[in-house]
Amino acid sequence: MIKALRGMKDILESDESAKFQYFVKTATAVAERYGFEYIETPKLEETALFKRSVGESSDIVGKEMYQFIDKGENDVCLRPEGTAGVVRAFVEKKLDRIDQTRRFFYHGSMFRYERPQKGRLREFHQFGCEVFGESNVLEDANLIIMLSTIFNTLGISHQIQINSLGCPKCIPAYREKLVAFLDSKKEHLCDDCLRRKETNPIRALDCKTITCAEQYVDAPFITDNLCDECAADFERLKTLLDHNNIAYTVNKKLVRGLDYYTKTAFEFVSDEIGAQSAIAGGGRYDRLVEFLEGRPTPAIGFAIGIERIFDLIKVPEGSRQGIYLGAMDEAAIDTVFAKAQALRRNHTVTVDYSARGLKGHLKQADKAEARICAVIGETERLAGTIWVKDLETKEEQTVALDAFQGMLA
RNA sequence: GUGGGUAUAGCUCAGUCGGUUAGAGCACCAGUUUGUGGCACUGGGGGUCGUGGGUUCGAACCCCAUUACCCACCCCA
Repeated sequence: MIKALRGMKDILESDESAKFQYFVKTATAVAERYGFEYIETPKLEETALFKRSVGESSDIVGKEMYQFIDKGENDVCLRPEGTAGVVRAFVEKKLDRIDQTRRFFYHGSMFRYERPQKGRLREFHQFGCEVFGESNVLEDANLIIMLSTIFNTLGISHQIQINSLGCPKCIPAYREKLVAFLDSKKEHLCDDCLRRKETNPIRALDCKTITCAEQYVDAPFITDNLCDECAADFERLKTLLDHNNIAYTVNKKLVRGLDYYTKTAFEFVSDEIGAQSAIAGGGRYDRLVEFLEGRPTPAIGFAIGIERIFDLIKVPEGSRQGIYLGAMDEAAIDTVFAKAQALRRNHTVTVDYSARGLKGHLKQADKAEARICAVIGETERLAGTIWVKDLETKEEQTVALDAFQGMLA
């Protein structure tokens, strides 16, 4: 038997596909109310796009990409995240030359070649939003509030963590300061932290090794080393969230995994879903558009990991709906089939193609969760009528076939 | 890439000390009711015990290998 590849999942049955659609529908509705427009970008992109945006130093680019040479000898890979492609599209369409704020949302597959575990797959799905051309920190607050609204609408409890990662004016100096600090402690640090010192030093501060954590109590934090503008924006963001009743905590150790983030960084976490607790993450990336050869354009975005919240989604109970049509003898099947096509102009209709007893049809209709079970037996066929039963109210009646559609309205 | 766990019916799982025909619940099908669903009762179908080798008179059970899945680390949504 051929099975799905490791880390790839089918979404069907057990309400899984219903959950997926319910989530996308809900998130889309909220995003549209905030003025976001749908964007669809390719799942396959030139490898260079991700090397330049996500960053060579990240694990994602370093070892998790589905990368290959295609038949035209292009170096390509399946997208490991969504932002890079949207930015590429934004620049390619030359939207960076128009002085206008643009807001996009998307959802779709992302691919990372990782060892699967709870909440982590090789093909997973994200719902993401990206805003271009707005540097005002009000937009940072706006996005966090919108994201919170999406989760609240879905009834998903969450905690919000925020941090500021600084900008090109303050990050280099802070980074030097931190590396110097780590160097001074290097005899006491674990191998992972020594590696992080080189690749992404801020991440070391979040090390779970007790001996490392002890070393970091008096470590310099980015939040205390921001330039005036970044510090002011961060203060304003906190005030805005307070004024809009958004509960959050400042996590000075919060780093985003991708190199392109600047200033505001945030993460939504859940304590109900296992070790991979981040259900959404995002932040500002004011430099990325110019990294990808666009005109300098401030930008901010986030992505929700759909599989991460799958267990938390509760689809509202649906009631019986739709019509089930069946025939009790072969002679009536064609009539039923044709009737179904007509009814489908404004009804959901399923047709059973085999002749069976009334009981059989009722059972089928019940399993299909149809509201109406309508059957043509010999009596009805000869009389030009159809027997109709409402499976919820249990009312039944026999009507002229021609009058059937009218009585449904 | 590293570590741990698991693998028996469509699903969730029992299976004793290695011993005869491998079980249960749910699901499915049929009957109780020859034109009335859900509920109930009765009956039924369904298994390469992940795969390959080994030990043994005898293996679902013990040993080795292998694959897959799960969980965790790393990292990330």
